[in-house]
Amino acid sequence: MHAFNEQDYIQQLSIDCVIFGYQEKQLKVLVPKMNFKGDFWALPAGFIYQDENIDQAARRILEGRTGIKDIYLEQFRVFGDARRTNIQVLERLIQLNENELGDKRFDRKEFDWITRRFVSIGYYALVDISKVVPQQSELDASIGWYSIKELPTMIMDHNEMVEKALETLRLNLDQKLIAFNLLPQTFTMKELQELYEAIFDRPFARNNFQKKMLELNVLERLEKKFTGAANKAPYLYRFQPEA
Amino acid sequence: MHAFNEQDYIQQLSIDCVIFGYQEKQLKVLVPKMNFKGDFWALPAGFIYQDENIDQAARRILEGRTGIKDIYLEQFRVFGDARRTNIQVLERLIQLNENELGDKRFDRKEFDWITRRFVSIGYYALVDISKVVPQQSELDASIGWYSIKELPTMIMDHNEMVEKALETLRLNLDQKLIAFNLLPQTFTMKELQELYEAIFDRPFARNNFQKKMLELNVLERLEKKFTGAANKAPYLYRFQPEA
DNA sequence: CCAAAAGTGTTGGTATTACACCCATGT
DNA sequence: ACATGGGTGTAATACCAACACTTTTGG
Repeated sequence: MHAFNEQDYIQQLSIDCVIFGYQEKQLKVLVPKMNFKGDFWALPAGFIYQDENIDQAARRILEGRTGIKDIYLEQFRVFGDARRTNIQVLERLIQLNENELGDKRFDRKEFDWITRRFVSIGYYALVDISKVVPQQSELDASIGWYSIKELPTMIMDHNEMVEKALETLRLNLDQKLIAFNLLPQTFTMKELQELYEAIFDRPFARNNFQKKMLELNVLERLEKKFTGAANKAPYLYRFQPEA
Repeated sequence: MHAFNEQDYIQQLSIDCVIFGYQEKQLKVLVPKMNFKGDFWALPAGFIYQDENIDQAARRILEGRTGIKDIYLEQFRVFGDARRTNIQVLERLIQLNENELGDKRFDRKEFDWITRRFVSIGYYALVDISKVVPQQSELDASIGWYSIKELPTMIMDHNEMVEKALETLRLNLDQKLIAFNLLPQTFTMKELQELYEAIFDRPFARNNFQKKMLELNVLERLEKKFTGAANKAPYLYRFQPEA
């Protein structure tokens, strides 16, 4: 982001990323808090270089925030209302940060860029949360995982973006067999079920869920996992398409 | 398109429309032929005004080509490869039209705009083909309906766009009950079935299809349609949600 | 031997498909 | 009366959700 030169990018077009992770039986989203006075959150975002595919741009942005390459990601919708910006929120941001913005020319320029009308392409990503070390950018005050049930109020239409991303995720989950991107390499059937329950926000019947998953013929059963608990040890599974 | 001023639009972002119609048992797409020497086809397209929602822009473009307001339309995907342009095709276009482009400054300017790198938002639309009077723009040599089975080879990735649009249409058809947008107000069950068969490119069982459609509870049965043929007269139906 | 949780099998209902039959229409 | 195509009913099948039972584990 140093030597920020807006000519390098496509104007007025941005990418916003909804990065899903799974931890403690909750579906979470990676959200940075903006480095402005006041409490402003915004989804990880970025712009597209002139010679860059939009998918590449999304990958670059995701890698920058998570530190991982090879992330599962998918475009889910374009957000292009002329007044996507919530004016009240933006005015509050400007008001609270007037002094700082006046002082630093660099920030001012970036601020002008950011407050223009933008059309944004929404991507969602699925990551193994244990592999991610969230990367705080210069524009962030902090960055962290928030449960989809307790998301902060974000700027513009970013909360709506998360909702649409989740809708698309639910529609695609069975179709494209992508849930496994949210889990570590090996997992128990119960963990997989709890992930599904977190995503769909409803319970599944244990036996039928197991049957359904096994009949997909994409799970490889490995050794048992002895937890020390006084019950039958569950098998570990690995995602193995067409094995 | 007169007094074309590129400052009014968002730069490097366009909208391409796949306009579906249905006629003679075939699913068709409205495709203009470009007003250049050589045979170049391109989907109806346009740009987005600075103060215009992208959906509004799509509506404006659609109205311009079809003459109808209130068209069913839906965004289906963004096409953003850096090299969407098929270089060979473009070079052939330039070569064949060198003289004309050199002569007219206006065209030249527009040509430069068009040959920049563009990210394009794909919309598909469903229209009652009998209500459409295709509007030829100044940039068109002609405009017409082409069966999806006999589409001309179009510039850039426009053929791929039609494929993706059709995929999305198939996925959404039952879910969103939108097929009726392709038919006149009243239609027989057979016509509806033939439409489905054209869209999915496969036959449906007559009785089961009828049952499925009637159980949706969105069809209102009207009077019979006497065709003069020596067989039982079919009923006419009208689409009537939650009646 | 018991509690807890995992794994598997069986049943009953529902939706989908295939098959069969009857009805209206004009010649 | 009959050929043609429209409308409806029924049987067979596949699919899915609920229930029951067995197995493994450590105390």
